[in-house]
Amino acid sequence: MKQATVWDRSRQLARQEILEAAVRLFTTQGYDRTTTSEIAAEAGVSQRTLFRYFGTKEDLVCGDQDALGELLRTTVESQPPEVSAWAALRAGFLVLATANHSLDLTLTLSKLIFATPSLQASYVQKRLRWQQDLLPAVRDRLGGGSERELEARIVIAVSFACVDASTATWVASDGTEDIEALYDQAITVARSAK
Amino acid sequence: MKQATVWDRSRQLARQEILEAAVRLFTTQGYDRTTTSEIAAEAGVSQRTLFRYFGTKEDLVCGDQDALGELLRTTVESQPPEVSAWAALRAGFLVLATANHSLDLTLTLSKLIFATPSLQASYVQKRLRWQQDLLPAVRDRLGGGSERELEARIVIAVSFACVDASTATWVASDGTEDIEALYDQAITVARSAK
DNA sequence: TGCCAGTGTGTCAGTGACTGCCAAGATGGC
DNA sequence: GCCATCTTGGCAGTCACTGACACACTGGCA
Repeated sequence: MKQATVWDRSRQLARQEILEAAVRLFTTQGYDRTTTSEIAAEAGVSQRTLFRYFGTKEDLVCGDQDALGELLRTTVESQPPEVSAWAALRAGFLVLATANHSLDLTLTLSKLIFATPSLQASYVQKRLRWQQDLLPAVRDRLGGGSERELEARIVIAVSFACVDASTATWVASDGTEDIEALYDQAITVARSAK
Repeated sequence: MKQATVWDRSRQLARQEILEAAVRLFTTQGYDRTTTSEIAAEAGVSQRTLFRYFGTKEDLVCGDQDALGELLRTTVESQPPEVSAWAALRAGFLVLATANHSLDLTLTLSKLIFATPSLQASYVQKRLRWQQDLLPAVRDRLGGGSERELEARIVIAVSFACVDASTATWVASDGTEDIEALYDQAITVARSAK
């Protein structure tokens, strides 16, 4: 199954180049003040090609999120059965944090998302989908029955809230704090708060 | 301070007419397959006027949410001091449920939002803002210190998750079930799940 | 009654994201 | 070298949305 890869390589290269140009312009000019044709020109491709690689302007920032959601779900599902729902989710989040290509790029993109309302919307929407996709696995881990559906929703929502809180703190600290510790701290608060 | 109200009345009327036309077209054709100029024509105004009343196409569906968020916040803040954070939030949500103009319209719009991804995004985003606005009040009710900020975030997130779950169930039941009971059920699950 | 300021509306042109279509060039298998 | 396949660029068009301008209407004041 060895692929010819001349096309594949150039595709990969073009994609990379477009992405870099986009991030460069976004960080210097801001997301809203950067047009897609500008990015295309900077990357040396036509606007049409840009939209073939990234279906949406938002995808230039949030596009990789889809793959991350998939990674999260499979990680949670592949935890051994004796692992609790809480622990399974924690494991999934940790894999995400370490799987992120470069912490530096992650920090840059996170700042961009936090600073741009329209990006926040698409980011939150993608995360909502993650939560939906996690429902079956978490429900099964809680005991299975459809009565556990509500409980599963809550467990997932709380876990994500902890990710949010710790991520926000992490970004605010410019990436100096330890995300894992922050998450555990948030979970501790959540499970004792009542 | 009696207002002249000839303008006000015609403004109110135009707004109402645009809104009704929009809902009519959205429910019959779907949100994405309805253009703003179509709505304007149906309402008998120019497209420009439509955008003066509703800054965004999404606002035609989610526009009133802003006022609701304000109502939620003031309700929570005005609860007596001895009321717990959980109870204060519950009180706020109840006011929202009953304050909704018409349950019928609410049900229609909710279905529209649930069925349209782009609407979900703006809906969720607005609700995120509500959560932020609620932070100070809830934190104070939990004891005040900045250490309570994380806890406040969690309490709010869990409460909203319960609203989500109960609303989803309510919409799925076509509005026949009692939202208040559903919410209490969700909260019970949330506070015992751990 | 006539004038004037404030406000609402329509028209028009324009921007920016995004899509369908088609022609041209590059690539790889034969 | 030939042909199917893939990729790209250009172009026209749609749709959401905005700024600018002119016109009309309302209410207050002289």
